[in-house]
Amino acid sequence: MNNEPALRADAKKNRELILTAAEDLFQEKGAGVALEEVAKRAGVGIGTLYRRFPTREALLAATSNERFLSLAENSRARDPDLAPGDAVRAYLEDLARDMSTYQNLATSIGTVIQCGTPGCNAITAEGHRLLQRGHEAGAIRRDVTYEDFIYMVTAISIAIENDLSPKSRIGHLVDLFLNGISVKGSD
Amino acid sequence: MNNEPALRADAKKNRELILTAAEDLFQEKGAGVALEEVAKRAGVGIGTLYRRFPTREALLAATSNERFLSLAENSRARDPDLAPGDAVRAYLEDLARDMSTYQNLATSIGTVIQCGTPGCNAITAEGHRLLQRGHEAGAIRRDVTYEDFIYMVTAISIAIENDLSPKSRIGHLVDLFLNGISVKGSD
DNA sequence: TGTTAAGTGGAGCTTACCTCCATATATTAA
DNA sequence: TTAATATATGGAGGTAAGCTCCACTTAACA
Repeated sequence: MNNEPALRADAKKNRELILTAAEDLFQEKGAGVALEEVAKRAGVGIGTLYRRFPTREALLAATSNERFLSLAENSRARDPDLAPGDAVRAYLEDLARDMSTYQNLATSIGTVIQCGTPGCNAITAEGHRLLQRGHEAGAIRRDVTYEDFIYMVTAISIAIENDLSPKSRIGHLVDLFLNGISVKGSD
Repeated sequence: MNNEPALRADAKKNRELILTAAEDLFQEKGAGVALEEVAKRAGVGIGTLYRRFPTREALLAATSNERFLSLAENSRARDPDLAPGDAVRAYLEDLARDMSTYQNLATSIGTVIQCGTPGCNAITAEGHRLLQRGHEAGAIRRDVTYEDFIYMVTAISIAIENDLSPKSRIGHLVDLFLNGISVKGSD
């Protein structure tokens, strides 16, 4: 499962320094912050940063790892108390809210979430599980895919980022996705 | 309405050269192509390009002007034949399809469409008109806004760009937006 | 304590954006 | 036709960011 040879002590420490600096700067300046600035804040050379995180997405995924793990965990925990459709709603709202943690993250979500970190894998698996449960319960349309979930979260995050819609409207946007913009029974 | 002083003959010619080059290169290499390359292809200096089109979005809007005008035109033309909801569906599909004309256009749509060119104004006005008609006819939920349309088109375009979904699924995605992912009557 | 595989940092190359201004040209009035 | 001038031009050059490469350093281990 984990093929990587263990990191040397100094490398491990630097990895943590980079992650901490990245979290702070993503918060402060958004997901597009200059990676050289991250390296500087962490007190390491830019080469070290690239050695550990070959792409910006890898760094984003790493800084999101714990958050994704607990999102997935929370979703599983509340599952028995919710109807399948409501479980999907809660999952999408959580994910959309989380994606608004950093500015300018939205368009990379699709890439980030495929990075293969434990957190990414957990959140993806949970999404597939909820979707299947929704299908089986007859609550979610059969032609809806997991990718559709990702589009939706992307769309919402972009809306929030561009301040077209305030963060408080996440619920509204998720609701549109669940129920459509049409008035029910009108067509 | 048009405050701009008329362009000098040479400037007008260069503007056309730039537009033609930009259209070709946006097609070939996507909306993110280096503007210096556009200038080179047009046979003008980079300064000339910036003088005429201060931002990439302005250039994108200009190259899309005719397409937007005819989109709006077509929408108005078919309107009497369609139910309000179907008119919205056709509009969104057309717009999403058009946004897939150039790669990497998706995230700028919101900005591009506010550029104030005749095409942008026409497409925006038509969207508002369709939305209002949908509201009045009771076909579209009252809490749906024009911005929601833009999110949707953005999300679909991003999905297409990232090849998460083939171009042929535009109809499916628009349908999700109209009708929701839920099975009707399930909640 | 010597060997060596792993790790480091930052100089430096690249690419793209955008501004500025000395120079050139179309336009207009005389 | 020509002089005056507002408009337009192009590209050098400053800025910013990405990413690679490699001479040097250091942790790990026998």
